Amino acid sequence: MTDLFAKRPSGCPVAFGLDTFGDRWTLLIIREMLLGAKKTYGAFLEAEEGISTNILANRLKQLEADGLVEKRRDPENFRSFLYDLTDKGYALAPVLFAIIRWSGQYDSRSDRLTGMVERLAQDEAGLLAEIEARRARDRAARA
Amino acid sequence: MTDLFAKRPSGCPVAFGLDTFGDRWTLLIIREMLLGAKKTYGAFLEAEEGISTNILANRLKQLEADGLVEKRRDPENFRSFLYDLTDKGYALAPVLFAIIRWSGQYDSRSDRLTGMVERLAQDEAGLLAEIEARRARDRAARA
DNA sequence: CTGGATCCCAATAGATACTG
DNA sequence: CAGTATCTATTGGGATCCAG
Repeated sequence: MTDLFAKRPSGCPVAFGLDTFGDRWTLLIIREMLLGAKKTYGAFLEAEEGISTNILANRLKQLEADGLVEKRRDPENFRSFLYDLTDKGYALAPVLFAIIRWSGQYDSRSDRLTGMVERLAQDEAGLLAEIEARRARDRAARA
Repeated sequence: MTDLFAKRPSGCPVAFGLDTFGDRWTLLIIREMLLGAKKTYGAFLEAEEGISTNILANRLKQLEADGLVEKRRDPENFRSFLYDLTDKGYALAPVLFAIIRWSGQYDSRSDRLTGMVERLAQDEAGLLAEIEARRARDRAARA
């Protein structure tokens, strides 16, 4: 197995963040969980713009190892698993928001296609409340 | 030449951001420019925790292509170049801040080693003013 | 069957040596 | 100083395989 995400001994908080989610796919998975309320391997496969199965498996494992995600059996379907964001994972919401705002300023296509830019501009409080409610529910489900 | 950062036709603002700076090095270069006020190839080589020369060259080229950075001759040293952030580059400050805050919450080492976490917590306004002053100066220098 | 992970191989990123 | 060349390691796509 590759030593993906070997930690640099940097001490810089930017580098620490990048060591955790600084690749092309990890934040897209977090996006699906945090903004899209997706929870299953299959849902991630559909949603991510063409992520490969090996990459998805690898990143989910890494996210678990880093404590951003917890895996548990689906109580409604014992053959399936659920991946929940932990508090540490939900704490990335401001990072996603900052990226979305930046893209909203500089990408002319993306706001029409997703609505997330407007949503964030017009009703950040509502969006945060919605996310916070899910976070509390996930936390209860994991306990 | 590699087709690094080939754009995904995603339409998602998160994906758009990641297409621009979603790798292990780009944001570290931006960090040096934005928070460290570094401007030269040599300064980046020293500051980045061991970035390779080809990677640095590649990323600087890509940043120029994406309009986050502009390259010009150093007026004080005609054999050297200066790399300035554009407004689009400076607009990534909130992304860096969000990452730093997250790391401040979850990395026990990084705040002692850089002081940036405390700086951000205690004097964000001062930090922003400092960055804004540099942005204005860079903009004048490029014009 | 179907969700989840692995294998194989082509494509990319990266480290080091070297150059205009 | 600011890169390119070369060579190795890692990443990622797609098929395959395994467990229930």
